[in-house]
Amino acid sequence: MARLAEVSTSTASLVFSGKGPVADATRTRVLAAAESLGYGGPDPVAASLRTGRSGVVAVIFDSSIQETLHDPYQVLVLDGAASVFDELGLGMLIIGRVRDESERALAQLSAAPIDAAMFFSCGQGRRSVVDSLAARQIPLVGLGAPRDPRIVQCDIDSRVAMRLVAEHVAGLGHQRVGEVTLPDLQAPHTAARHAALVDVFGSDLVTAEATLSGVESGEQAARALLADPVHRPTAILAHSDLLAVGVMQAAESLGLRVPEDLSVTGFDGVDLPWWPTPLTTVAQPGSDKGARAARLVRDGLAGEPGRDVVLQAHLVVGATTAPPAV
Amino acid sequence: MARLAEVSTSTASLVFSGKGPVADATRTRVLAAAESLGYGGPDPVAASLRTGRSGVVAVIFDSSIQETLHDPYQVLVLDGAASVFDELGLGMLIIGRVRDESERALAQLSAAPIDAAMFFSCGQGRRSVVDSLAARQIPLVGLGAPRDPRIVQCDIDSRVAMRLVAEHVAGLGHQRVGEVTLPDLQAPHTAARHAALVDVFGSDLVTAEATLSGVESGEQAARALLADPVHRPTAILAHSDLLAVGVMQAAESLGLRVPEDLSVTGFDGVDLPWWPTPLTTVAQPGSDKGARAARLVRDGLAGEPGRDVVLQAHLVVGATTAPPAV
DNA sequence: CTGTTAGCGCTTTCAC
DNA sequence: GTGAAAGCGCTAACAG
Repeated sequence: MARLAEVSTSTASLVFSGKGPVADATRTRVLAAAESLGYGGPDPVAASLRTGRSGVVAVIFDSSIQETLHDPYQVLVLDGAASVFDELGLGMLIIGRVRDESERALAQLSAAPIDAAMFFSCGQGRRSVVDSLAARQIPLVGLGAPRDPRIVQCDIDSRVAMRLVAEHVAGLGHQRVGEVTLPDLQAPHTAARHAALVDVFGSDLVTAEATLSGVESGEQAARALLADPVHRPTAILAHSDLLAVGVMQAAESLGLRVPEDLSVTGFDGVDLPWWPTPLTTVAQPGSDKGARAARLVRDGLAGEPGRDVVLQAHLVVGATTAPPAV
Repeated sequence: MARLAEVSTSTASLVFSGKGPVADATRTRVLAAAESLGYGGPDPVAASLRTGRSGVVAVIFDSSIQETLHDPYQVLVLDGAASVFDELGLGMLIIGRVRDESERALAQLSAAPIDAAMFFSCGQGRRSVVDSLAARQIPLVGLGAPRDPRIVQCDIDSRVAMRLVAEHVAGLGHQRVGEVTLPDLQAPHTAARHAALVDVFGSDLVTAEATLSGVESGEQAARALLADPVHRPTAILAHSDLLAVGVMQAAESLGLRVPEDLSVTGFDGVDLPWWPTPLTTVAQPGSDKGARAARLVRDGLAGEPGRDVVLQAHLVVGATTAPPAV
């Protein structure tokens, strides 16, 4: 034990934590001894065992990092959370592919030294993962999913938000509309957004499910929607901005102009500096969402109950929507 | 202690770890007791203290998550690393903003329960961070930076790689060329790529430093380079694909055609599904780089020395380079 | 196959 | 202002 070199362990502990009153002379002596022994401060694991805190929060992804962080919106949210965790001195432990490899993820999660967990991605997820975490009696926060009474949520109301664009598009006179959803129609977000469109367009709605939130994926889904020239929709509403870009590319490759021949809308309101046309979309406060969720984690850690947070989204009208051609 | 409920602690430990031989009857009994007590398996922190392993690897970013993961190339590398860590059952603890807030990052790092660390972003970084980690005697792996004898590296030879594009451009007949670098000219990568261009173009090279690896940032830097119509370069070589897109946007807004009036090249070779023109660039194996780096971590953890890995990059000729107009 | 024992390295009362 | 002692919950020898 590095401390025996000079003084008692308790004194050394006080020196490193800066908590108790220590004579300057002693402090110097301890530091010098540590230096010469190559001792780099208290062992975090041992400290954690004693204090019951590891200073680590699990951040859980449904899919791979690549798939999740391909979308700038997710990066924005993650960054918002990271800023707050940084301030709080909490580290983020990334746990990915929870959907695909539930076994492995479960093992990983139960072996992880964490004080709380944040469900970052959108799926409804495996029940077992939530159960396992809940058994640890640690604060659980989600960004709208998975829905579970043991998880405190921070999210927009997706149904209300999607309705904003839906009504904008309906107000322009569109009736035959297409929808490009994110993967997993069961996921709360996707289901809610879909429901909003059904509310507004009823049975005139045609739906295509994308395989992920990416441009290529949106293009592919849009092709399916636009395949039949007779019943072609006059507007396509995508569940993410990236998907919307894909839709516009599909339109272009079919010789359709946006917005003259086809109106297109996105969701999220991210910066697309490489895209020439301002997109009509619903902007949600990504960074804020991450930050607020992180504060819910903090509150949970402090023993405060923590209530669901509902954020506001708003319609952004760009240049990709117009009345339908007659 | 949950275990006292039925049997001895050691037997319970064997049940949960699946290591030793346990009678089926006993196993069942232990599991049942755990169930009824709401015991969710061994405490990871206590187990770590005993075994000396936490199963966590620190992944260190120079800047914010937002800034770093804005670039799809970085996401790709991170995903490559994540796949391997997943397989190994290791978690990734993200430590960001090491450049800006060295104090905080240092505190965070020394309090983090980690078995190894991977320097993910490119800067040369603060010496103190490396020192602090090195004092813990854990394996240290980098993706080319920071350069330090205690860090095992996995990277391409940036100078050789950049020379590939440089010679391609020089071979087309360009002489007055501009360069848009990533932030921080001191960073090993940036310095090496710059050196390659100096090798090839000498004093005909004009350099602009971008503020980060993004489209807007590339556009801004390119504007500076293209401002003077008389000494305007006929080609601009960017240090990342995203910067190259920004350069092309600057060119377009100035009424210059690519590649007729201006040749443009990138670096990394990422997918740009939203960009219409195939970019001339240097492709580096991003996912593989992350994966190989992760394996270096594994080797270090296994006590094997570990030697630097040098990966190969290759030239990809797209449609953004052509001989200069006379 | 199962129980006993001895720490892992630290923080935290509590005396002095 | 400093030291002694207890114990966080677990795993790994070793004995039975």
